[in-house]
Amino acid sequence: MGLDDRKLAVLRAIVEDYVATQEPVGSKSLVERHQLGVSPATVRNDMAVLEEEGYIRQPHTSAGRVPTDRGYRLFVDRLSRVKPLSPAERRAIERFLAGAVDLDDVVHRTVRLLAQLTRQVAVVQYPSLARSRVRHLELVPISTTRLMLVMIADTGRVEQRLVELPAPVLADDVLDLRRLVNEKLVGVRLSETPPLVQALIDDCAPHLRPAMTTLSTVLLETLVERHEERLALAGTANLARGGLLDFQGSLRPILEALEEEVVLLKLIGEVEPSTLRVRIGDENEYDNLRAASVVSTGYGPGATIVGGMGVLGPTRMDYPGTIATVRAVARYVGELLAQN
Amino acid sequence: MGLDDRKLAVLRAIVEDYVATQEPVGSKSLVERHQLGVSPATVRNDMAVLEEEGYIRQPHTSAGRVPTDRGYRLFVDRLSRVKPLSPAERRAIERFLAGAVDLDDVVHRTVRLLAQLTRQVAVVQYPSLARSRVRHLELVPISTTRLMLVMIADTGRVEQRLVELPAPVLADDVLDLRRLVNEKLVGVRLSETPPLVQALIDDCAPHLRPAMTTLSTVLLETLVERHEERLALAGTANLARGGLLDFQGSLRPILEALEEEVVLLKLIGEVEPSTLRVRIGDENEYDNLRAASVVSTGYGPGATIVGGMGVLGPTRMDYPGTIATVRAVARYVGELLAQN
DNA sequence: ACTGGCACTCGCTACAGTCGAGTGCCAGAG
DNA sequence: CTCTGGCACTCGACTGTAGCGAGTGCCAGT
Repeated sequence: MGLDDRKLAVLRAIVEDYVATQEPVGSKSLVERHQLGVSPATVRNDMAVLEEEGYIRQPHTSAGRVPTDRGYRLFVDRLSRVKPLSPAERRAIERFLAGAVDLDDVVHRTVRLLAQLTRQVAVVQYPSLARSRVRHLELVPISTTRLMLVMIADTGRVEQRLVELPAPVLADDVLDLRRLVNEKLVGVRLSETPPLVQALIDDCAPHLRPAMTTLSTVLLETLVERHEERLALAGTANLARGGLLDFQGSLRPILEALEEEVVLLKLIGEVEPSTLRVRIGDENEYDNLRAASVVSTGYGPGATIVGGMGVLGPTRMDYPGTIATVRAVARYVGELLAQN
Repeated sequence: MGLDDRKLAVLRAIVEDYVATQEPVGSKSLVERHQLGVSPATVRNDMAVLEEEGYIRQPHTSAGRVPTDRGYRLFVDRLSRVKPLSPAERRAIERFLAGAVDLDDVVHRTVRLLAQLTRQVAVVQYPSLARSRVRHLELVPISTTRLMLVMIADTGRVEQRLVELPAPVLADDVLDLRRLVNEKLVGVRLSETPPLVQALIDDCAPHLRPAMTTLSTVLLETLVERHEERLALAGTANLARGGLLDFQGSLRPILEALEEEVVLLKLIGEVEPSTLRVRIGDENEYDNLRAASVVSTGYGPGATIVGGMGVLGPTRMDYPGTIATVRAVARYVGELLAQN
């Protein structure tokens, strides 16, 4: 059965009021606050239909209505009007990001900015290694049997790792090793390096084989397996704002989820082409997050996407505002990255 | 007025029971659970004195007694018996830390381990740069006007930073710059580098002056001013365990404090010679932490201290157990660092 | 198709009464 | 002088009852 325009307007009004007041909203206060042009009784009939269809529900008989996850979903998909950012917000974003000196700094500032603007928990993924290319590999001798491997990606990320060699290696040999790995790997997508790393062992001079074998193991770990992704987090204190009414009383599951990098990566890291994604309550596969919503998007220089960012809050959140903010911040960060 | 041995025993019993049950403890249940050898009435008299002296208090008239911050302090200073770690715990520590591949990994594993063993929030400071020495400086050309500066400290920490040169520089000149900075700075305590960095500009060949001037600015920032300290955090979900009874209802101030790196550094970073420090409730200068206690200590290879670590929990916490764990973990990590 | 009216539901608050853990104090024993 | 048993008292926690009011569903009327 179709929902006519007025019913949709009623749903929209319910969502907006509930988000604003955090209290179940009744038919009378609805017609008072919004210009619906009909009487409370009519609204009640509409509400009955909306409830039957699963968009709203009553916490108790004879209480007002509250949107369900499904209701929020409909609201987000079809009812929310875009909320343009205020000039003050735009300025805040520019000012905040302008002073960044390098990638680490950009990520840190971004995550704090997001948390502050949305007043929610913000998560930013460092530019994904899988999507980066090798810009340079450096081998720094620490002792005769120890090297520091430093990998610099074109996204600005730098990873380092200690290499314990099986036998002492001369300084000149280190230079040879360095030349070799750079020749073969610079410019290559990290995700495509494994076969090339294998080949390195065959290509190199026999007396370097043992060292190169060890080095290649570490290379593989650094480039592909380990640390794969890094995250920055901010604004956890915002979770404790809503007087413990959100998140049905306990922050524990949420805090636990936030400590699981794997979960967070799934949430904000799985980015399709530049779309913004909203996951509401139930829609999160992870059980601990059934009381939360996540707004996430990808970011990167130009059209390419190098990582994800997003915010997490109660299902009862200001979707239009949050969506606008996340989208704007991601675009600014993308522009910033494009400049380098 | 002095507190005789029995009164101290009563205080100890109150603390132990309250920590275990989280409920105000009365005279009757006290004598039942502990072998005090006297009647409830006697205990009541002792309690009256303890209350007068400010070691315990009554939440309401005719409720049991609860330790005050001052009571916990006395308990920690004079009454707690050392709780040796269980063999299982020792094994857990060893196993957990054994697999670490580099400094980052050590810090991450340590902070998780601490959080898990104490079931509280754990904080670990990365080896402080101020206490480290320069092991090596590397300059990686990114383009003709851009260098990546990589600093490796003897504690294993690696910092990197992008340098934007005022004018293009030849590859050979980069090598010269690298030789120069390494000659002058390797082996020097980071906190003592500023005058030497200044001198670098004078020492270098005239045509390198502009580049070296820029480089020296970045060097100073990297070595001394910026990022000075880093932290790792884990176990925030543990805050939400005690059913919101701890922390007088709101986690907000605590979560806020945990986001302020400066505050955390003050808490665990100010380490005196290898002592373990316990701050109970009020004793924290930071207001948001008046409902919390912090157990912290320094760590480092051998007798040197390179950083701090600690845990944060409700004032009502198992002090002996926590202290033992923190101390043990710090020692293990110190040994691990000494091996490198 | 909408509206006004009406009976009904049910959570919230206030109030009274009971219960019991725990206390302070006192007189008496060791 | 110290400890103990006894006793009256306090006060929070819990229970049950009652009234209020926001909000609903339904129905008859326009």
